[in-house]
Amino acid sequence: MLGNDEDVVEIPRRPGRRRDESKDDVIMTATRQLIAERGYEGMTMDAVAERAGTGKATVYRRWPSKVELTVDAVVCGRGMILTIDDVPDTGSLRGDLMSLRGIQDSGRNDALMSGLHAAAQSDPQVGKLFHEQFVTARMALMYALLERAQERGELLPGIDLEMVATIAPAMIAYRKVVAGKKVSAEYTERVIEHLVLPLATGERPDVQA
Amino acid sequence: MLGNDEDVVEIPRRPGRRRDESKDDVIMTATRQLIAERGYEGMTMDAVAERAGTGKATVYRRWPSKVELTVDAVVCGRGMILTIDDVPDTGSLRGDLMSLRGIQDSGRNDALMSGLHAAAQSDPQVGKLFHEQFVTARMALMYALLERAQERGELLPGIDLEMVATIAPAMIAYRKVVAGKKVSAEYTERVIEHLVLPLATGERPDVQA
DNA sequence: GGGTTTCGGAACTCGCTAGTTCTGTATTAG
DNA sequence: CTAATACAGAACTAGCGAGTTCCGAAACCC
Repeated sequence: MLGNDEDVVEIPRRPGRRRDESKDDVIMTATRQLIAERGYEGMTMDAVAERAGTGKATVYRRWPSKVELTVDAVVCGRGMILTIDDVPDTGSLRGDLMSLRGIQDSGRNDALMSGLHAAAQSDPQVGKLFHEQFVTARMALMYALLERAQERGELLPGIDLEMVATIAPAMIAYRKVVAGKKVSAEYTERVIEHLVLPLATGERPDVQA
Repeated sequence: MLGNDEDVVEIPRRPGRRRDESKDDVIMTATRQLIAERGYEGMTMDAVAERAGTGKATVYRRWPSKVELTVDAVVCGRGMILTIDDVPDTGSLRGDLMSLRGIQDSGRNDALMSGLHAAAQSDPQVGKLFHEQFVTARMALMYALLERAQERGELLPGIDLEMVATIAPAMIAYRKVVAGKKVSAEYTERVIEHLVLPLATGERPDVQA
């Protein structure tokens, strides 16, 4: 040992005004809002700075480019990637899916996805990120839920798991991104009741006839 | 009657070089290709003129703006809107759907849809058009096919027709636009066999078990 | 205080694209 | 022939957006 000069790098505590860390959040929030409102192409760095109430220099001091800002803004939009461990086992596929109903795609992330989709087309880096966040992750979750149900013996034999796992993300994304309509909890419920459950377990919704 | 000077306007047959009508097609084809390759934002009028082998002035002499060119290029991409009358009654839902398998979204229109979707975000006029061509039209066709099947008595009772009619367009658009993968005839077939038919008629694909 | 860094804000540079205009040539009617 | 139109191609205008730089003020360390 050479005394108290440890491996820990001496933080020289430089002089000068300290960076206001809270601005990071403000800027990222503004970024997410603007992507949601106008899409990636429509989001300008001027607009981000204005909405965040900062100068553009402040933005560029923290993120070197529009792409990197976008990537960070989306990745740090936490609570979006759910895994099987976030969904408590309710004992039935229906219960598991219903508990997801509201959480998946709550409110404002709706528009974010749509706007970000445009970004994915323009920039391959954003595209990769979009795919991980919005495509792979959701498919994987659905797939895991279906496997859990299969272990319970709930599923019909001969199911094409991949296809069935894709239905809900596809129906929701289609309604949102392609058709441009709102995705309500009711809609999601309808997808589960009328499509996923009948296919997976054979349960059919109540028919009064 | 006042003689041969009818209501038909005398075509004064003006002097000067005649407009080469064949250029219209060349320009529209170039437009469609470029939208498919680069999306609406990525398509430039310079690129259209260059690929069409014309000057920009020639393009602007025929279409006053990028938006109008795009609209025309997409609308005149004929053979895209299929109605129930284009699908001969094969006697079964499976047969009707299978006969659509290859036709729907053949080859190059794949990329066009994807590129045009971006345009729909930017310009409301293009958006409306996109919706008519790619959303409403396809849903309506599927819906009509299902109704035909219902009249045959093929369908299970208590079916949510709207949901089922949406599945195929949603799965295809999702794979194409969101996931960014190719939509092969095999994939479409899988959607029909494993999702649409089981839901609509209860037919399940062969299981060797 | 003096040196240093951050701040918001504004004024820039630079490249790209929609749309226009010009240039020289070809085509057509009278 | 002449006048009018269309053509390919290039030069041009005008606006917008990413990224940079400079300003005066504020905050921080010594």
